[in-house]
Amino acid sequence: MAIALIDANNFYVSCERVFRPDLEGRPVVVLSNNDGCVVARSAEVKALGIAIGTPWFQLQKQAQQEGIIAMSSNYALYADMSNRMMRILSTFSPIQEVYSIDECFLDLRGFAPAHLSRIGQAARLKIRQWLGLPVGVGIAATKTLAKLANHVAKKYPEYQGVCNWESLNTQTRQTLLQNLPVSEVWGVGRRLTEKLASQGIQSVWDLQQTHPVWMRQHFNILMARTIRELQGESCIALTEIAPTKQEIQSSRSFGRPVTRIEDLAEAINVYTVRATQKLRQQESICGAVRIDIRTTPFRPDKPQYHASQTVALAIPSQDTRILIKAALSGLRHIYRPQFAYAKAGVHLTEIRSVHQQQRDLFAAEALDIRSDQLMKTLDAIHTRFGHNALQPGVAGLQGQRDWSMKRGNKSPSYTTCWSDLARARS
DNA sequence: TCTGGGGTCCTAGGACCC
DNA sequence: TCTGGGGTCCTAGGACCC
Repeated sequence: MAIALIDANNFYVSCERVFRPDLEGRPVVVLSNNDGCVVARSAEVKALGIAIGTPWFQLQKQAQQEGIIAMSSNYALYADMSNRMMRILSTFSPIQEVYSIDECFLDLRGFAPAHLSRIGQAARLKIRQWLGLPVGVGIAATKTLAKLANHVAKKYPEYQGVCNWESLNTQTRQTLLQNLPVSEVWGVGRRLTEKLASQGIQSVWDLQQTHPVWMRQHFNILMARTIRELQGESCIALTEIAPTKQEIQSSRSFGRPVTRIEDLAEAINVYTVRATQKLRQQESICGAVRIDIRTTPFRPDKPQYHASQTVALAIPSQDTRILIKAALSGLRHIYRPQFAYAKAGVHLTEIRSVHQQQRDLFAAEALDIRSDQLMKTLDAIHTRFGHNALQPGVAGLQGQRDWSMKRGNKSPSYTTCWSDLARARS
């Protein structure tokens, strides 16, 4: 068994640099929606000790002193670069699992062990040459070890971006594991790190030496699985076909606090439109919609309110109009006028395949067909003219939505929009 | 003044049933 | 004196991932 994990270094920052070579070697961050907090950092920024998730406004002064360049996130660009990267990597193995926007697993079973590192180097070089993105490669017998090897490949320059765990000798492995904190392990987050520390488990080595059955009792089944994976026993299979989502959400923080129900209704509309598009894309229907609204948790001195409401549908549906109606009834139920809302969201749940749809005994079949056709037309228009091309009347006009998010420094959509196409500089 | 968004899985506890 | 046991289903909350 040999699994490779390939992922891009500082993916969002690297995407920006492909089209802005002048950003190379300079400290660059990419910000979340609303230019809220740091979601990607260049190596130069990491070296300054700036943590992921730091609110941008707290960094302004330091940014000025250090010359940090901040970009708003440009998801159209990152998604397109991701697709290109995945397509290139898919040529290295018949079995690929796209795990996130910037990383995938490849099944390298069947390749001679002696060739694995070279395959890793070839993949790395190709992504660099064809796309301009730097990537790291980890190869091992299990996914968890491949993730760890990938980390090693990036951390230690002598590996030149590729670490084949299986080719390392016992002593090297032990030294590496002893030097890696347990928090580097896939599946071990902040809370588990604390709990493990209280048991005297600090390094990955410490964790690997524990007994999975004992740990199953004191933690949970996921922990036992992680330990087995660290010990070289593959427990997490590669999933080639992305399973359909069991929950779909669309939520956003507002560009400014919102108090009027009309504005909230506009936002709920827009989010429901987005969520139902995703729902139809995976050929699903949903049985319930939940909406939630909240004030900012970062101002405890102000009145706080957080409420959510689930509205069950009489018949599972994928019709935007039906879902909007349900969502708005939920909103009216939980809305309180005295608060300043910072965020709203729409969640679709009880999702199942459209092919398992239960028909309404009393509804005319013709109505269903018309709904299907309307939704297909809507999706076609959105594909062609962008997802804001058509909105239900209640969603308000885009230019007038003053609650929309802020994106002060977004790069052009170089690869997905004709008018933004990158031009050669003269 | 200003703090992201979208997912998955597991567990505990309550309701309910026989 | 002594008040069962086991199963299923659902939901909320927590932990994790990128």
